[in-house]
Amino acid sequence: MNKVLQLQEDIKSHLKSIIVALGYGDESYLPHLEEPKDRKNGDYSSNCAMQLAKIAKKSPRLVAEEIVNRFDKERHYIERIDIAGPGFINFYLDKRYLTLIINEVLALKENYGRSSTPRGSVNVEFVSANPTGDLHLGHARGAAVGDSLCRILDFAGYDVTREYYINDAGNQIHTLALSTIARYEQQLGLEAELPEDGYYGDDIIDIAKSLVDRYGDRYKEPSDERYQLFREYAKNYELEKIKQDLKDFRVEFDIWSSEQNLYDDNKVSAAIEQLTEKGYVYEKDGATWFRSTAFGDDKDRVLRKSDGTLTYLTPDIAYHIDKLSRGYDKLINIFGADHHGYIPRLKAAIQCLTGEEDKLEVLIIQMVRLIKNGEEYKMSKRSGKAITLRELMEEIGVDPMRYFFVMRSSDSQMDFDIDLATSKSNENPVYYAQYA
RNA sequence: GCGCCUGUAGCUCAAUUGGAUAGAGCGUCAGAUUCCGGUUCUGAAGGUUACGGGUUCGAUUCCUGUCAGGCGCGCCA
Repeated sequence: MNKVLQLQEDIKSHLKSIIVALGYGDESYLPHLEEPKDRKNGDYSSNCAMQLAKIAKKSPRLVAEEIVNRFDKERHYIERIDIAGPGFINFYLDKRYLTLIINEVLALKENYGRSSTPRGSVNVEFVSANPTGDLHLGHARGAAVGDSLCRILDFAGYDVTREYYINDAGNQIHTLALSTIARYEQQLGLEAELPEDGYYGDDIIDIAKSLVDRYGDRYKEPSDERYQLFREYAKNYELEKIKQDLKDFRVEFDIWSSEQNLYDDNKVSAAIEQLTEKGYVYEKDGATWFRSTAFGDDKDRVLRKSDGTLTYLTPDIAYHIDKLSRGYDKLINIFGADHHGYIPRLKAAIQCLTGEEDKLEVLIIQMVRLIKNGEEYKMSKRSGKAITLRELMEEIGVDPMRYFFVMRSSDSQMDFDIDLATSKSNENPVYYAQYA
């Protein structure tokens, strides 16, 4: 513990012993000490006299006086104590105390304030965008907030693991594969149409071109081999871009977890078995259900659809079991607000399996709208229209972007005005921050 | 209809997690500076903290009702 915190603790425990001696509180009483925003109200201030006035049956100022009279100033580097306003007790520190603090800061340098007491391990999962295209604005906010949270947790003494969950087994990757195949055929001059819900971005054309460079027209005919090869190729191509983008955004993950690996290691079916053993799985209408309502969810959730395939939830439960099995004290997930409805079923599964309610904490980050030319710029998968994290980084810079995302509470939605952010005017907070 | 988030100066946001006179930037207005109605500097105005009720020594902060906005409410992911 550093000297400042030590002193605060000393003052608090001294206050407490005085209060106990006066008979206004017992050992469980915790006096509150704060730093007034206006320095003329002291370096530290306590409201305990006002809290205790009722018990003491005396006016707050009288109680304050009794406390102050018994306070040992010398031992706590206090120059002067005032009683102010309705009964605040204001402490003014001795100037000599400053030199002690300055020496400590100089000795510890950038580690001043870092907690040395271990607080356990925490796994923070964030971004986790599907490897089907470039990262955009929403991901950027998640990345900035997630990484900042990790840095703070680390500084506070937690053993932090940053993790990214790669959805490389689901429908979206399938669509990516089909889109890639269509673009490949088009590159060969064949008639081909992208799937209705396909990916229309230019990046898929790039992938197709590099496939042509590599294989020529060897895969112009449909085949299972072609599907598997293209799927894997496209996924890796997108994933590598994401990794590079995040790295350039100065977000480095410790673990990249693959959904596909969970299937390959039979962990997904094991998850269903575990829930079944607990007695919370049943069959209905040809599907397999998880009784999540038993743990606070508003409806039960399907694990295996009547067509035999699994929902998104099922491998995700397996993924969380996997994370838990690695021994973290706490799991933190960072989700976009559009997925907040998903939280109760996930927490239900974890509570069902571990019996613990707060093992998983989910931080919701509200939406960010992109404003261009004074109006909302809607991203669209269909047209491939999107402004990417990479473009923004190149135009605005990493530091201003991260600052912009972190300065606003993640509970409130925000607009990102790209014209404003790139303008060199007084109205641009980013421009201001850079020259501050 | 139900659930989560939000509502503070004209605009974008703070407010030490329940404290003392609710603060900044931009904008506006007034002065100063000046080859400019630009730039820079100084100052001022601007608030029933969406609205009503409650909790207490004290509420922007906690509880509750109403209103407004965003997001979600699939055998999608």
